[in-house]
Amino acid sequence: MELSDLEKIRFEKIQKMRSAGIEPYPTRSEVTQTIAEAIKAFEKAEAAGSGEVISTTIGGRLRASRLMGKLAFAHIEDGSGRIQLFLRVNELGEEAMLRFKDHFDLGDYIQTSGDVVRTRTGEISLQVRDFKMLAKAITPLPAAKDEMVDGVLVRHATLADPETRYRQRYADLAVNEEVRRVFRTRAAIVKAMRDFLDDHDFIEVETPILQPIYGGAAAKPFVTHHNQLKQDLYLRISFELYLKRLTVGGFDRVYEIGRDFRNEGVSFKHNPEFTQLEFYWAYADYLKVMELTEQMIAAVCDKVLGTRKVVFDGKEIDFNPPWQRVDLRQGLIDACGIDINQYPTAETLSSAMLAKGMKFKPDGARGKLIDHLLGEYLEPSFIQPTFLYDYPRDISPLAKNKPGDPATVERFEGFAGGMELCNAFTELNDPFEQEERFLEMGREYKADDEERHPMDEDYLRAMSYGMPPQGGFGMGIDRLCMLLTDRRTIREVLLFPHLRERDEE
RNA sequence: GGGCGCGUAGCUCAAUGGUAGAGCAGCGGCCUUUUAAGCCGUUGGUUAAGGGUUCGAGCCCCUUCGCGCUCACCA
Repeated sequence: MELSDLEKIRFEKIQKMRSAGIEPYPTRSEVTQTIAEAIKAFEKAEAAGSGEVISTTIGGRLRASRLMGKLAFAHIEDGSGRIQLFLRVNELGEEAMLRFKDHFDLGDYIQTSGDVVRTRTGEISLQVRDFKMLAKAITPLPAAKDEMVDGVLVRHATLADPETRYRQRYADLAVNEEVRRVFRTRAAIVKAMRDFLDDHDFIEVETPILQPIYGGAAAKPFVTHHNQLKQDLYLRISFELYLKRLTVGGFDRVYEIGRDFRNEGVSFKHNPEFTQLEFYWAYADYLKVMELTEQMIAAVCDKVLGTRKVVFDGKEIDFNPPWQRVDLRQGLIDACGIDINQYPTAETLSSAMLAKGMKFKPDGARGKLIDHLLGEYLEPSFIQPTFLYDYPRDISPLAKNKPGDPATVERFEGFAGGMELCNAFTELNDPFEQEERFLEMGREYKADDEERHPMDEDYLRAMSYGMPPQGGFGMGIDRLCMLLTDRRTIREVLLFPHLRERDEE
């Protein structure tokens, strides 16, 4: 480990401590309470007016210190909060005061015992009787100074460079309280979603991440290899085909929350791996799924934020049901003047688009053109929660036809904040039709199009045993977290977002 | 992948082509209820890396690396 000048000074302190018989990384701590518990106990005793003395041993990271000779103030912080330490030489003795000054640096984990008191300025503090190093920090935290003033966090300079923040998330979290808050909120969102689905009699399952045939979405997969089996495997791009196999097995309501992997471009809303929720609900259809979606998001908002109105990117988004509903065909007519029903082939549609002067990549698949249109003309305008419904059949090989309309399937996507949030449909459960759809994909997509949905014989076999009619649903959890924590890039809601590898010598 | 921008001390940031600086952190000193960041002093640099132009480059040019924004891509 190469040490900087600042780190060498701290390393010398370690040697100084060891030669004084003090272990800088002791095996055990004697902490009995969190900081929040100690403060709460004190406030309770104070309110009761009993004069009860609250003695405690707490631990935490040293975040600020102001040494003033015979008197010192410091702040320590643990996962529950932060408290001021108050040290006086006539309480501790000269030797201990000197030890505190000589051994401790900002960032060190320490434990300290004493009575909780209020100082003359009214701040709840621990009057320190004893202290001990728990873990010496060698590298200084990338925050110059950080303290509580009148209950408000004052930051004089802190880690702000996004690259360092993402590459060294541990330092970012250690120093930036609001970053910790984002990830606590994220955890609460996932828990609220689980609670909602559990309460609605869904059971949570886990399906393979390593798959011999990928599917369930249109995306390029990552490929890996099993050495002993001499078999190439794909990292899943969705859970769909496995979850629907489970409905064949009789699990009428299943869901999975987990990681998907897509070998595509990264952007403010795309990471190579991302967290997805999918559920499948037998005897339901896409209309019922829309309603459940509205209820679920509202329930998550209630539980996590206490409000259904959130501010994202300066705009208020209201998640109160019902969401706005827009028919895809009509939406496109209104937004760009193209009626997709008048252009049944990729050729006719693309010439209509060219006639409008639109710029796009020509493609053999009509569905991809429509997808381009909705991404360009509809998605950015859906700030308020919106269901866009009734999609073209050829980009939805797993969705069931709309009765009486062979070119359209019962599918919707949910949008909010100008982003796609979820995707759902009435699931196709006719094995012959499903086989035909797979074959269609093979014909209409170019052979080298990696997003072409591959044929999955085992999935067809499962379906041939009888698959209940059902509604299915998938949602990007990361994007929901962006919306509910007002973060404009997915990297801010991923603990360790993917960054390009860097030579660090 | 294309375009634009950025990269200076541990952190946050300055510096017309002309001596690389400030605040905080660090180090030293003063100080028994501080909190305006207590007061005073002081150390610290391969200016992302490499090359070029120039008497002289943090600054201009080229290459590379990384990050950001944006376009393309993206169910």
